Amino acid sequence: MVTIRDVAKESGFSSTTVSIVLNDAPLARYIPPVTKKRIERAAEKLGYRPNQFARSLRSKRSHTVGVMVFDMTDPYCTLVLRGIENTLYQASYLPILTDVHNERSRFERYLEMLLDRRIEGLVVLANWLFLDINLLADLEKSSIPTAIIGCELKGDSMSSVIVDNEVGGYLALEYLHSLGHRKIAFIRGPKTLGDSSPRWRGVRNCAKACGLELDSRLVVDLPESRDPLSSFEAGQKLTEELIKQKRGFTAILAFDDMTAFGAIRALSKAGLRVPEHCSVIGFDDVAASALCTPPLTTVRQPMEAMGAGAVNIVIEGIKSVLEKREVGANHRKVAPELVVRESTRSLS
Amino acid sequence: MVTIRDVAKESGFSSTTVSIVLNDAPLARYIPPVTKKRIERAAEKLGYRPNQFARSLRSKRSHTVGVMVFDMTDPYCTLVLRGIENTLYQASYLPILTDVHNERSRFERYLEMLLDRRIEGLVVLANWLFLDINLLADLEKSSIPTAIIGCELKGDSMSSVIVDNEVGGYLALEYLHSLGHRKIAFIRGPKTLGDSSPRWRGVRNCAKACGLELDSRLVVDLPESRDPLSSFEAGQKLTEELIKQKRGFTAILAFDDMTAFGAIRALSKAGLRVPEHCSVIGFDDVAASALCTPPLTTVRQPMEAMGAGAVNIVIEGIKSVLEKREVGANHRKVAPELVVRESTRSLS
DNA sequence: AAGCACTATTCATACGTTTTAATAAATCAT
DNA sequence: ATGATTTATTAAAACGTATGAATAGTGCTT
Repeated sequence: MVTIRDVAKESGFSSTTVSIVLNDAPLARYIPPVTKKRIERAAEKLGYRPNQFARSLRSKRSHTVGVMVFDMTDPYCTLVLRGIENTLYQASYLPILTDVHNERSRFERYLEMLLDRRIEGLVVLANWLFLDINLLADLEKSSIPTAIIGCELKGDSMSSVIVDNEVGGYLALEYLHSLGHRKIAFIRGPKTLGDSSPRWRGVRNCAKACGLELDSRLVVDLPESRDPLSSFEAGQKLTEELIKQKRGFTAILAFDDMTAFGAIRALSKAGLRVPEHCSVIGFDDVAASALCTPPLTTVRQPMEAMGAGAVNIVIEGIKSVLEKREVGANHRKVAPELVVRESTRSLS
Repeated sequence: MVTIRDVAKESGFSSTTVSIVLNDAPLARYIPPVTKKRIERAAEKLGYRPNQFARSLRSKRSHTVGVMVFDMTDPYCTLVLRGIENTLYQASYLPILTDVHNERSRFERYLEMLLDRRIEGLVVLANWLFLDINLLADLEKSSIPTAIIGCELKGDSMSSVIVDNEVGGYLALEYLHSLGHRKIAFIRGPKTLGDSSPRWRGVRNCAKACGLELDSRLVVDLPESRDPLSSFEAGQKLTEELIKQKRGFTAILAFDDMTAFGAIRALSKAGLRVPEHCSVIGFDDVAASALCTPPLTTVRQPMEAMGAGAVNIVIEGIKSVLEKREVGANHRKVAPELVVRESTRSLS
């Protein structure tokens, strides 16, 4: 390995000067161009690459950000991760990716590992989260700029980025209503999931605004489960039961796309076509929603933008720490967007 | 920050002894239990955590592995990444995740960054790869244990893990044939993609074995594109054209699941039901295949196992480097598995 | 009683960088 | 000419760890 001293020797200057030149440190303005040229030439010639370990040891910086996902296999992650990666890349940070598998022990171990690596910031993708909230308290202590995606937070220690679930719920029902649907079945999210209740609140608000009466016998809840794919099966089972009741609903508003896929499966097995016999609307707009047939009408979360937003918050936080300014947490709530495809149809 | 010297002071021993005890170094066997206890107690009390920068600087190890993906948004990645993450976790390595976006400049920049971080190993997920092969030459020079997933390789400098495409192609056609299909349309992969030709070879071998004649007018190719989602649209368009020709095929063998989804969409738009009017089989078994309705019959790549396999190879390589043994590359070809779902049906 | 092996511990150094403080020469104002 | 400032360069220290070589005591052999 070629060190800064080799470059010093080769160029005929001290390693101090080399460091100053190569880093374009403040003192570099006193160094004449000819010297700079020589040093740069020498570095080039030897193929010098600074040792990041030594550099980090000195500067106490890692140029690394931790990314913690609660379950990678949730298709919701893909685009968020893309947004995170891309924004970090622009800022020349590298991500360390950890997948907690929704397990407490894994969370703790990974958190320790990340802190040991002196990550400068942390982005948490808490989409399908069933761990005690006090686990987040562990994070607060770390005093590292942190942004959580998909989990509403108050307080001033950690930032958060979430979609406006209430608006999303409103949009979904509003659309079904505008198509003429009146007997609508609802599959709500698990009670313990943070998204569930605001999303439902949005639905209720819309119902009130439209003068639509909600039939509580057509409202069911997903059970709690650590596996994000479970909402497919649960959606299917709940829909089967709804069908058995023969209440004659003409549309289903599902908690998320996975649930909607399950609902569609159940409808299909019962011989009911989507959207001819029953409309279905989802939430999230995961990749599969555009790929399946019929493609799913859904309420899109701007996932890539949310990932990017979280990273931007964290990077701002890092800057603040460096400049020893104090900066409070940032809580962003981004607007969802209705994506009309072909799993919904107006009641003719 | 509490350093090893603080622990030394607190416990009354030298930092050398502390280091030896806390790392359980060879010399630790000469150190009496009571001393160990005291040191451990002191470390505990002060909440000592070794500084990884200093440690890495000394030991020249990063305990970090680079993971390079060519396009995260490809749903194929998800499970492979899970396999990679999980296996690294078992071995106490952390992954740095980079997404090349199928761009040469990004590849080069990321590779440089990873090398600067002194990653100990590298896993490349080259699933949908349209970069010059000589880009892989850049990798060879790095002399870091490297495993590539999804790209067949010879030679002794880098390891590779791929699915047995030939067997997979064989399985797919064999199954369609066993269902009684004789007029089958084929959507092959892009010519420049490594998977395409062996997969097709498997199909041809099977055809020969079954005495099935392939109608070249029912064989079409996906165009080259950097975007893995493009095969959906291409699959749709090619299928539309096949339908227009009115050759009356009863099944489609698609290059991959994305293509199959596109084909299903086209069939549906033409009023043809799957599997009643036409069977469709895919390849990969991405998550969406089990979620859409009807669920897709496909040839599964054991993606999680492939990710795990690649990591194991890399970790073996790291061990070899540490012990200064020379170890050659490892080329694994794993068996695919037919997954029968409901997008295929026997010709009655 | 000398020599040796083992136990217990420490000193000093090196890893490769960045930065503070210092040196020395050149330029400038008075 | 003198002191002050700017320009150009460097010696030395520090970041926190791990380790080879060194020290010293103990017990054992011959």
